[in-house]
Amino acid sequence: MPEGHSVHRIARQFRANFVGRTAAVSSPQGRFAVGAAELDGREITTSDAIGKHLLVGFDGPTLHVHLGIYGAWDFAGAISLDPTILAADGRMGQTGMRGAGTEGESEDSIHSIGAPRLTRLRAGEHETATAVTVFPPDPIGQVRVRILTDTAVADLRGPTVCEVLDDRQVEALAQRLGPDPEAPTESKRRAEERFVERASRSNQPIGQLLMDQSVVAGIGNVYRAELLFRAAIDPHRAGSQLTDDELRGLWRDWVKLLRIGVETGQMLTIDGLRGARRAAALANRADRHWVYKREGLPCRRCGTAIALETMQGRKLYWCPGCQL
DNA sequence: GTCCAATGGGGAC
DNA sequence: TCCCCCTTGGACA
Repeated sequence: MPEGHSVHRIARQFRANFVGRTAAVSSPQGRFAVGAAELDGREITTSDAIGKHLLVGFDGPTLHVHLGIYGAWDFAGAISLDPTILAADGRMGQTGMRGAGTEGESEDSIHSIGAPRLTRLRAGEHETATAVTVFPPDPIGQVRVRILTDTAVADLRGPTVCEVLDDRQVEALAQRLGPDPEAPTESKRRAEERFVERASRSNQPIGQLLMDQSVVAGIGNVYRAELLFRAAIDPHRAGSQLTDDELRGLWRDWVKLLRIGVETGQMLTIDGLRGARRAAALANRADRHWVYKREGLPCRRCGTAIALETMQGRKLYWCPGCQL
């Protein structure tokens, strides 16, 4: 159940442990049998994320995956866990447990120094890691696609999209998606300009525009609510009513929150926390956000009851006191 | 244990 | 506007 940060972490996981290796691709569930056959036996050459879309290159065809609301990847085998290792794009080596199992999991459940070891890593917002005794492990549940190398395996379950694309189709996908500050496809400067240009000429409410993947790719319901609170902007104001500074402020805050999300694996939208408060926020979802899922509770800043309404079929949380 | 909503988004209607 | 995808955590009994 990811917003953009999780998908970037998954792309890193593929870069660190699958790119450069030949893969046996199958569909234990059977629903992706034809696509799996197209990819089977090829070398994995690239792995990137644009917004919530994962693109894994197979030396020609590309596997396109969108997890939707409850899709998930399970990684197992000799996989790197430490986000700082993952961030290094492909280097493998020492692993620690930081980043995985932070949802109350003990840090010593997996701990290895030296070579990566046999581990199952649950990707997504609640990353967990457990030891695996047999490799490859049996698929758990309805596995749409299994990607197996000699050292690692990735299982995909419950995706909204799982398909094979050619280069032209990948290009078309990239074209219809808005800018993503963590995607490698364009400069940070250009990305910001694209966002501001697109949002400023729309009469739709900014609360809707931030969720529109053609305006900015990767923001979901949590980041939408939190970004607007942090900027003290009323979600109902039209994009065209926002000042240039307000739009650039939103974009730059998104760049910052996304970077934190990619590094920690969590949507920490109350940043700048130190010590015990930071630990509490990491351990407890309820202490992690300004407004998300806090309807009826007093605003952390002004005490006004946090409001909940439906905007475009999605729940919108905001503070009527702060966001004017 | 049972039930429900969930950090999406495409397609049918 | 609903349904699918068919998992998972949390609330509740």
